Amino acid sequence: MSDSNRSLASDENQSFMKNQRLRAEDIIETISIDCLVFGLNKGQLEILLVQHGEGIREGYWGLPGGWIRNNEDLDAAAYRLLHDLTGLENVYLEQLKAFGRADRYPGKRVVTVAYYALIRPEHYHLVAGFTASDVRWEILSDCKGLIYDHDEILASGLEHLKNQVCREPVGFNLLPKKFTLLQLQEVYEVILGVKLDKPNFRRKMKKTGLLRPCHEKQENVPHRAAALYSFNKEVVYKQLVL
Amino acid sequence: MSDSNRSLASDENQSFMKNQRLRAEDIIETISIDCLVFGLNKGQLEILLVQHGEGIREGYWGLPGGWIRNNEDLDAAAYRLLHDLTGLENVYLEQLKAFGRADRYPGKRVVTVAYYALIRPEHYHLVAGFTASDVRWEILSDCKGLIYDHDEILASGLEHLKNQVCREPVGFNLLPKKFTLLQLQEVYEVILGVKLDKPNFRRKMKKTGLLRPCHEKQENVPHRAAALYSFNKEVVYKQLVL
DNA sequence: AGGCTTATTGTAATTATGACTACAAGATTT
DNA sequence: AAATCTTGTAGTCATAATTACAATAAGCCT
Repeated sequence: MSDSNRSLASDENQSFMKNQRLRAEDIIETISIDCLVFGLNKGQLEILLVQHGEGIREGYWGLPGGWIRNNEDLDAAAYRLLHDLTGLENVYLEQLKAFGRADRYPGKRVVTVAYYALIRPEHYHLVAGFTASDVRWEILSDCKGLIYDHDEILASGLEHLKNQVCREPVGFNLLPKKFTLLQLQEVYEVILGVKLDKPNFRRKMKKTGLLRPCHEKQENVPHRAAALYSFNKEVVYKQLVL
Repeated sequence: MSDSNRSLASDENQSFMKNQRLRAEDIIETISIDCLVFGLNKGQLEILLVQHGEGIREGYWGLPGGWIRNNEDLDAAAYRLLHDLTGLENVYLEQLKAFGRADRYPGKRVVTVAYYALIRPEHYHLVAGFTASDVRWEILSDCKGLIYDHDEILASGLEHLKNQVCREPVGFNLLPKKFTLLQLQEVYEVILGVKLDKPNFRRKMKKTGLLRPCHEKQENVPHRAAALYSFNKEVVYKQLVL
């Protein structure tokens, strides 16, 4: 972005780019990634936030994100950054969308590509690293005043999540390997923000074939123990009308 | 991308960026836009393509696209480029997703943000302009061998369209203001690639409230004239199961 | 034992769906 | 003018899905 004949795309520029490209660690600082990671804790949706340890937003909280590398696929950059900033590994990330208001980043033009994931917080150990000085889970309703346009990314991701939960079995990511039908129902309720009828929910879920009975029951609960199920990935998901 | 201390984000660099930012016409050449425009002609889906009049892909056909400007919102860039390349105006564009494989563009790192639209071809006059030497509609099934990763963008957009058509009333964009129920059914059939039952389709559509009767009939048709309807934008769209 | 909580099954009215049939309204052909 | 062709539109009906409940089961707790 720095030489003045940029828009000419001259031959020298072209060949310069090619050489530049060989340096794997090079960074463009024009395209960034931000990761919106949803977790479920005590029946509430939470978002994974990091505190910036350097740069123009030092000390402020926002979504984990950073610059893509020159020779790195967009998806790969998302995985790398999420891991380096928060310690999270083996998380399934999906692209949400690109955010590119001209004034979204102060002082220069940056387009960010947002990714999102649903995970179970207790399965992961958070480790702040790279440019992040701290990491924490924040209850969704308290996630306000994030840096840049991260509030907007969050709103967009939540919208997307609500749409997706009825079309793909993403809710299962927020649950333990073995779960009860009520736990599953609560996931749907908290994402969609509605109350569902228990008998009917159970019946619909069973029909999808997504549930594989564990032939086990809850233990140490002060009431009748519920049957445990696990998620059957094999089945093709049919649209779910709740 | 050209100075070697890029990744340091030095102060000089920062302030340089700020000055740079004031030049509205400046271009980054790192982020591009590509527009996937669907049209319907004689019951077939078509895609709007342009022939590159300059650059490394001169003479080849691909989706209309180009560089975003430094001070331009992503959405605005999409509208500008579509207009400048093809002459299309007043088209509703929606972001599809970002495509960012490291090797998707030869010689340098370019991430593209794809937008898509559904329009009625006969409503628009095509004018090749800017970097495009030609524009044309191409039947969907013949859209192969496009430049860069445009085949991939097309496949992704088609997938998205199929999902969207049952959740939002996008099919109406492909029809005239006043249309018959059979025309509407044909839109759904061609997008989804299935045959639908006429009486049942009509019944379901009427229940959505999306149809506003015009109290008019077709004219000059060699058979019983069908009632004409227009699209009622006011109604909240309820999921459509076809 | 009786009460509490949650799990699980059952039922009945209503509505939606899918595959058809039948009829209507024009235009065209005989 | 009648027959016929094409498409539009309405109706039927068996089946399945949805909803809103009621009822029962299985445990823990006091």
